Amino acid sequence: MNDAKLSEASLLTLERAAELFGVLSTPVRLQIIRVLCDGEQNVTHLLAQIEASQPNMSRHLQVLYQSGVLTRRRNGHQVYYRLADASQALVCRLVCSQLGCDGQDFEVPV
Amino acid sequence: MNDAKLSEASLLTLERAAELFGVLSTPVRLQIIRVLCDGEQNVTHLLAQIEASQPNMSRHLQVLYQSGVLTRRRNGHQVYYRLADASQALVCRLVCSQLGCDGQDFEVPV
DNA sequence: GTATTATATTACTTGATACGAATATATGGA
DNA sequence: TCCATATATTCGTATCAAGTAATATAATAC
Repeated sequence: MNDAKLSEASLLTLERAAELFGVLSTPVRLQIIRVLCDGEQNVTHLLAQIEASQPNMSRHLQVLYQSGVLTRRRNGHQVYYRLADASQALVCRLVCSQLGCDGQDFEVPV
Repeated sequence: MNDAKLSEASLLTLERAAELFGVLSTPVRLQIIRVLCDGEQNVTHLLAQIEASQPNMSRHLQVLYQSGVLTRRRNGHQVYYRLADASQALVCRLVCSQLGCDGQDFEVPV
């Protein structure tokens, strides 16, 4: 029987994966990702679409930004957020389809 | 501009997705899933391969079982756990490949 | 400069959870 | 029945994260 433990490198990968899953583990952040699948949006627009207070939204955006899921740019007063790449949306879509979701969510237009 | 909020059904799906992501958000549980990709194992075997105390392992297994990720069966003294289906492993593999993992982890034999 | 709008940060509270230690339960054997 | 093994549960603690309220910062217009 193979009782060898995981290598350091693989363990590190799992830790990073666990961290990413943690980032994706709140409904508000999944909603943010879903909205941003349609393209970049500023914070005000996100607040109009998602039930969250402004400070709370800002905090969630920080988490998503710092974990590399989102990028951002400032344009005058507004800050626009967008998906760093389509991979996280892919993960979300995969999970939602497994959960019997209608498939409309997390579609990233080409 | 479309400021319609998410439907009740979609929100529920996102909540369940967030819950699942939460289940996948600890390294120990990802290790368990990785080991079980090779087939069902009893708790002793999991303890031999994964750095965790026995009560802690038991607790993680409970979380995975109650969330539907794992099933289990008792055989004498031992309890054997296995992946309920390959979908969670698929999600893990997808994330790990995005993180530059070597691709060996989370491979479910056919 | 001041005012206004948009976003971020801080301080605080609260709820969830991971962990260790100790204990309990369940199964099978002598 | 008593014992040993395998697994589960309970309890206490410490940490962490999400939320709110209040405040701060940044950018632009006047």
